[in-house]
Amino acid sequence: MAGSPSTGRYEKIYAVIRKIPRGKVGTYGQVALLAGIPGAARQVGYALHALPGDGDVPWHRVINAQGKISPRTGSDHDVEQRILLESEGIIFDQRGRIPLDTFQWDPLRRSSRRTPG
DNA sequence: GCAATGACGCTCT
DNA sequence: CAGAGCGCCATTG
Repeated sequence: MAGSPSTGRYEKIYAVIRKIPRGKVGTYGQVALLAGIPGAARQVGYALHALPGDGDVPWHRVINAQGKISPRTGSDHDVEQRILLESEGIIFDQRGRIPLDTFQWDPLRRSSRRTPG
């Protein structure tokens, strides 16, 4: 627990992202909320920035609330993300946006398992 | 402890 | 729906 040197609160963020099912996408705010730090959507993005390419965290499933890929600085990984998402079965709008109404991850549904009631 | 940075979110037009 | 501006919070130096 508190013995995480570099990661810090990021561990909680990574844990939430890893829970995102394939074919779905989550927003920074959503991840931050589930991570226990609502309002700190920026830190979620910052945490992903520190993610290694060998990590088991599906960072490509994390996008902004606008359903678009953020134009991060000094990297072309933004293109890679779109390719990965399309590979997951997610489609993009003509403007490069994703219909969150259909692809946004819903932690309550967990896997479209029956109706929550 | 203070100041600066950052893969964002929300509201208004 | 799309575009622009301000605010929020956590991490780092």
